[in-house]
Amino acid sequence: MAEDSHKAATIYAVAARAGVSTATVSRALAGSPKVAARTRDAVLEAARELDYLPAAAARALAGNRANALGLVMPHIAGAYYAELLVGFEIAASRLGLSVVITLANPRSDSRSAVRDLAAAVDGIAFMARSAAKDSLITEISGRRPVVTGARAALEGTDAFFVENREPARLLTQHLIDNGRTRLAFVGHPERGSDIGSRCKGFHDALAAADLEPGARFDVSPLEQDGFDVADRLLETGVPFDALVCGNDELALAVMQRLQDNGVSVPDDVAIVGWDDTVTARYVRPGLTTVAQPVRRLGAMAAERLAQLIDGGEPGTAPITLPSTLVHRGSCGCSTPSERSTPSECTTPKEFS
Amino acid sequence: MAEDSHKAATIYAVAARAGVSTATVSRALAGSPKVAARTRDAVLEAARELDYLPAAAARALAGNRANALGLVMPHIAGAYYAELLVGFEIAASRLGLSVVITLANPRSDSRSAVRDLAAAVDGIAFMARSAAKDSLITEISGRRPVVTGARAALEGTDAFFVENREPARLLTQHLIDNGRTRLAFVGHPERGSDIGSRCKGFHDALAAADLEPGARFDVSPLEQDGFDVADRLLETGVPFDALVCGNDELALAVMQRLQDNGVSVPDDVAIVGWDDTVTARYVRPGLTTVAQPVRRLGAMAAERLAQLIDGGEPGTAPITLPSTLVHRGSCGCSTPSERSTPSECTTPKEFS
DNA sequence: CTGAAAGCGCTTACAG
DNA sequence: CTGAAAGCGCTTACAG
Repeated sequence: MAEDSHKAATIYAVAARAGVSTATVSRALAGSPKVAARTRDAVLEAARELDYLPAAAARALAGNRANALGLVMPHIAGAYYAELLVGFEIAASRLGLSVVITLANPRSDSRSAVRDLAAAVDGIAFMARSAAKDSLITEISGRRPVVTGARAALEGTDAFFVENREPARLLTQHLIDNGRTRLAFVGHPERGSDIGSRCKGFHDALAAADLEPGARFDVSPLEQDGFDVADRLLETGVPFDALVCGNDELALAVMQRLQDNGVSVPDDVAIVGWDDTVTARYVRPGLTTVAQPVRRLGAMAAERLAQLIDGGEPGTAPITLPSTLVHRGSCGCSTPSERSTPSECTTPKEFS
Repeated sequence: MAEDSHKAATIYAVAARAGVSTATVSRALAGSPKVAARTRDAVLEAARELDYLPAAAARALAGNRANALGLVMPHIAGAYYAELLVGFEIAASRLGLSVVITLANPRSDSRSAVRDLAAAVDGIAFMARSAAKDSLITEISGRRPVVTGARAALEGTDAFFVENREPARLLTQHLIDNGRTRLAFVGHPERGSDIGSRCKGFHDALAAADLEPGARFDVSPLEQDGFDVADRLLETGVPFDALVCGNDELALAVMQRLQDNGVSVPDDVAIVGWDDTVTARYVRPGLTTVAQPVRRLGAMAAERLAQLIDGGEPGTAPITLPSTLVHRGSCGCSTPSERSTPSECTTPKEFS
């Protein structure tokens, strides 16, 4: 109820009211154990009465740390990024850190935006296929602690991944076990990207089964590209009996367009995706896909970043979080069972 | 390539190298027109050579503004909030402002988190059913400019809405026109909330058609609640022929559960939702729903906030953005046409 | 346990 | 057009 003063109270006002120095106020508010209990109470009381709120900028300048984490994500709306953000924010907030977010547009040059971010936070997480190029991340890492998540790792930079290659291999293997022999991968396997790793797993399984390399539709992981792929498929009489898609968005689009044109899923062609989106469990047949611990990925990135800021040594081995196969009808699975864990893999192991 | 110095260059270093005062560096970098072209070039050159990046904290402290916008959203992952964030961030970034986000958990007390946010930014947007109570928003508004979006308006605080009542009335009217007479609303109509307004529109239509008040399932807008409603419905033989749901999440869950139990949509019961989620266009029948300009809502909130920070007068009349009916199969519509604009409404008009 | 004082790195009247 | 200097509101050695 500080209705008497229009200007926000400063530490000086609190000090004056409590009858101590600003140094003592600062210490008391920081919970320093070197402050006498009585003094602390007096300070807290004064602060409360004045509705005191320490200016973040002054605190950051004097303390040489912003108590803020930067998060760089692509310019894309969607549940995946929302999950990532939620995980990141909750973890940061638990650590008493605020999060400053900057969205990087794959097209536009994000350099100045990311540099500005670096000037305002203590460390930055570059998550998913964000627009930031390797060179930019490297540049920034010379200035602030940096971590990356779900994108190609960088030398000397802590990296987090979600398991891709092995689940993709298992998923593909599963299709083969179900009798599929003409498989294709749908998606652009960018080097080091999640989809790139999934494509590798796809090929691993084909190789192990002595099947031909398998076709590939080199498209962006977007709905429209999925429709396009389906159209191309329809023109050629759908020469495949299984489609491993880079993500659910593609898989869903392909599947719908195919079904709308009389192709039966999974009888004529099995289709699997990746991400376990909401839609995957509402379509018919349900889309077999892979669930990723995206929220946890965000949380771990934030936590690691905080450690680095506190002086932790960078360059830890990359950490890979386990993904989970979710069997539903679209793979032609004889025994559709929800959520079977494909592997126990948790750390280093594999991630390229 | 400032490999010579490990510490980041300060404005003093730039001033020294350019042979000018720090005042001139500051002005030159700010693009002040009062700096001679030659001087400016020299400063820019020096800054570039030293890879100078102004410390945000110092700038904020000296300039008395953080150049940052705060965004408070619920603790919920999902496309809706991702869209909101994207709109907000893009607008802020265009204005040269960074965005600090804090997620408020409906349960936990968000007061201290929001206060901390207020200490770090120039203004705050409280969006959607965020955990922040009216009292907290009011408290903060005494300290910083504040706007709200998609939540109950507050006296004296600029508010933004997405059109709810009128589209809900039209949607309900549409069901009635198609011969439905036993309608129910699914969702908890919290006062001032979006769903609350939708419920009003629902009743408007019933009243206009001289139909009975209509039943209501007072549940949270979550998938599980949708399943529960469906189960209750099934127990009583589904005594309705049309269900107007508070959002797609509910509508989708209800519809799926009903279909899984042999109820035909829309023959036995028509179902409509709200949000135009991805899933709505992938299920069969397609879910008739309402598309909201969520991204634009976020952008407008950011822009208005920036105006207020620059001294704009608060208390403008609430602004309501138009929503769009998206007719698909679930409403039993005889002529399923995508995206017909229900009304031209753009401003004040109606929003409670 | 506490205070005086320096300093964090900028911006901005105020003079010139 | 430019500079000297004060000041933004904190924190933190350094003394005591």
